Amino acid sequence: MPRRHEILAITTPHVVGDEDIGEIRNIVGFHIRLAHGAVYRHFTETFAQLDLTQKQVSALWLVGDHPDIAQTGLCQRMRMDRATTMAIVNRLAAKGYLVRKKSRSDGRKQALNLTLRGRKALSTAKIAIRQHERWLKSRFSEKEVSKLIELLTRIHE
Amino acid sequence: MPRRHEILAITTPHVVGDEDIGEIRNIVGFHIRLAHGAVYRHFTETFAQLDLTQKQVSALWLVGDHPDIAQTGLCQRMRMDRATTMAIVNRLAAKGYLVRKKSRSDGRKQALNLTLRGRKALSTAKIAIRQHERWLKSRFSEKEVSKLIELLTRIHE
DNA sequence: GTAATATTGTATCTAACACATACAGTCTAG
DNA sequence: CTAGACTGTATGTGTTAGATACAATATTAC
Repeated sequence: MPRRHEILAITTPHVVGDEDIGEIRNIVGFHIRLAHGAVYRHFTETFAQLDLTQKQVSALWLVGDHPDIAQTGLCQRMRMDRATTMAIVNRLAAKGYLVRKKSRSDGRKQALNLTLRGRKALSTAKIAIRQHERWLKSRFSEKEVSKLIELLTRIHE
Repeated sequence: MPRRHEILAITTPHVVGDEDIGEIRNIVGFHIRLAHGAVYRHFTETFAQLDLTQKQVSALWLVGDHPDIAQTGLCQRMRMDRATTMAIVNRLAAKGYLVRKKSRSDGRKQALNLTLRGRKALSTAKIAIRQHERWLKSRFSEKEVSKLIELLTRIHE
């Protein structure tokens, strides 16, 4: 850690440094939180007029990619519990973006599918996502992007 | 899981792997969200008995590092707005972990400081944080940890 | 085949954020 | 001194995350 020297010098509590975060700077979890927050904020701006949240877009996208997916399928892919997933599916259904129909192969499951409106919303959302991603990736080289994804993947499996 | 076959057949027509997320896999933002979620969940487990959230620990920590810090100081460092910051400070104050006192240098500001209980809670929290960080860092080499922090920092500035 | 167990979706409830807005007290430029 | 900026506060909305309980359906054990 060659930068420890620098960190020590900068983070000394009694120094004037205005936005210094001190010791906490070395905590990976803290950086993930901050990065997530920054991405979240930019996302929200980008999607303000589309009236969609991150989770909603993710769910919409996954349903688009996987017709007849069950809610548990969304759970697993988005790493959420069933109750949370249902809340999101409910919102998307309320917007008229997707419909539930009973799965014929398994009576317990609901097969999710996009409506026409949902498909249109997804197309629009994907354009906005690409813009959002451009903003996000603009600070990295392609190699760094791959590296970042790889490292993050190791965290979420 | 013999059902895996069925799920595959139904929900992932052209791709192998039960939990495949399809096209969305290349979206950096999605990975940040998932990683953040995984970290959040592990954090919550680790801190269950301490009854502290990520934000609360971060705030506690920052106040510990920066005696007499104002709420706007926390805002800037944690990248939150004033209302959200106040909610968190309120919770910490309600727990008796910190106190507000009027700043003498600027009558608008509240100088935040830890109480004895707050200091104790912070010490305990730091131990838990170290454990949490060990879990998080266990999948990376030291070099990778630095790299990850560096990349994430570029996102949140 | 039936009984026990597991899975899936649903409904409620609580808590924590994030942000918007409005307001009052305080500081600072001009 | 006045106008505008800054700081904290209060209030309200929407989203997410999880806990728990329940009914319907599937699966497994016997």
